[in-house]
Amino acid sequence: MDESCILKHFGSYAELDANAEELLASLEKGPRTVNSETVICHTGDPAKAFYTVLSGWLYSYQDMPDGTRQVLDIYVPGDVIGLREFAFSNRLTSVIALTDARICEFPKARMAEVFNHSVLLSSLFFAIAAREQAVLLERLVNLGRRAATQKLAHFTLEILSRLKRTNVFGDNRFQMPLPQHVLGDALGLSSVHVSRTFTELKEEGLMFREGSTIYIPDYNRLKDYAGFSPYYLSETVPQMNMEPSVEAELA
Amino acid sequence: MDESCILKHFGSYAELDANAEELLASLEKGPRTVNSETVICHTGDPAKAFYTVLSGWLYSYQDMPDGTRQVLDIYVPGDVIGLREFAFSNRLTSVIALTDARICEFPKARMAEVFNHSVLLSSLFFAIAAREQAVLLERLVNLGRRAATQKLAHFTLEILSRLKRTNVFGDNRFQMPLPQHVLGDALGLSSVHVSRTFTELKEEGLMFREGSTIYIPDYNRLKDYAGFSPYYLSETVPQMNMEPSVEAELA
DNA sequence: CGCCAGATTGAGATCCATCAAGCGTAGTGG
DNA sequence: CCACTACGCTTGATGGATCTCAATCTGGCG
Repeated sequence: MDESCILKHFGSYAELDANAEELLASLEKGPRTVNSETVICHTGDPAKAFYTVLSGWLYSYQDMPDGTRQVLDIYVPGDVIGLREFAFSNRLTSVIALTDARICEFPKARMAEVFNHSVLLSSLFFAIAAREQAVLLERLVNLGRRAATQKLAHFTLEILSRLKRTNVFGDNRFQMPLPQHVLGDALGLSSVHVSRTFTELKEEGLMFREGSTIYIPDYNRLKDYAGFSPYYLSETVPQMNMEPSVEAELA
Repeated sequence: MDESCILKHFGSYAELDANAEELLASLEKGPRTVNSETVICHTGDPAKAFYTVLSGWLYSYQDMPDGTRQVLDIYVPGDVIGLREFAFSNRLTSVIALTDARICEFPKARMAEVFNHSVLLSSLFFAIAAREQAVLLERLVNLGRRAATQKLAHFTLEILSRLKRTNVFGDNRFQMPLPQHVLGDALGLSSVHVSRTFTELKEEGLMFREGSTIYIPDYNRLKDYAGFSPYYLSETVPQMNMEPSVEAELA
């Protein structure tokens, strides 16, 4: 908690220079605390700012006319909320805090600074947007073409991989504070079926849950079962020529 | 076909300056023709380049271990293929031509030029990545929380909206050259059920299909039925301060 | 202690998958 | 010009996965 999560997160993609670090650090000024269950923003609200997550869990979702919802993203410390709304003047999704959390707001307009001052950070933001796309892609596969047990297993492994980006886990035991109705809304299942699916995974010895702690006795077995391949989470930023000399290349 | 599709596409987000137009035009040099059914790239291949689509339809997909597949993206003229692989050294998905198509390859490394030379284009590329995310989000909702008829209706309306970005349609009749097994793989349905779903929509008078041409008698009725709201496709790029003067703002 | 939200369990209904057969059309070769 | 084939679409019958409704259980908290 001492070191900035966003620095850790961005730093896990590429070596940061002083300029980039300073810019990034300035995006984490003035954190505010939000309580569990607080709605940070609603679909349709003006989208003037992004948020960085310092601590806690949040998620974004969309309400359906028939009262159901789809959970779209889970946010953990180090994540940036709302990058996709860069191109929109209003929120595409609602965001709610799952646990008590500390978040930091920075205005969209500051992206101009990023594009103007740091090619490295431009690349990094672009890379993070690309990574987010890869995650959505994998979730699309999950929703479209996997059975309930595999959906739940795959989702859990994805969360674990993302937590590992900023945390280290000695064993394959970790906290996943998502109630089952939220899991259901994320996986396109009813909360009832999420419960049944958990017991099925337990009976298969693949994955165990006690409250919000998850235990995975044999990581590789679960990985194979779920068809999980962490490649889509393990990208790096391509080495690009950042020198002014590239100006010459422009015909 | 005379004017460049990518210029039209990017121009539909924001006014392009001469610098940006020149850079963009240079991304459409040396088009090559690919035949229907040609696989452009495979999951796992080195991802060195993006592609712009000049004409024709393509789609990306991912094969599952059990032989099924998930279709992830449909590409139409003006689209950029592979932006999300900016942050990956290998392809996340395979891409195949649905019809004969003309595409143009440009190396990933040229993104450095974009970031170095045009804040406007940086924003635009970022905005397009954001738009792609919004599309994926909506598709997630589609797969997770809609019934088959709504899935198909929503998907069709999305395609229509995207075609409208570079084309104009007098009536609500257009070509959608996707065979039903591809639609099934896109919507998480079996091709058999896609067929049944088409006849159900026909019986409801919501949407008609003859071969690959789609006819929508009452656009608004179908829109309401599908829960389609085109906002997520109608974004613009935020007005950002592009002047060097923002340098002063950096604390 | 009582309450409440979340989790579990059971029974029945629904949606969609699978398998299998038949149909239409486009292409191919005799 | 006419088989013949191949492929995609349609239609029917059956089964399975998941939903819904409802009752019960559990654990935390006032």
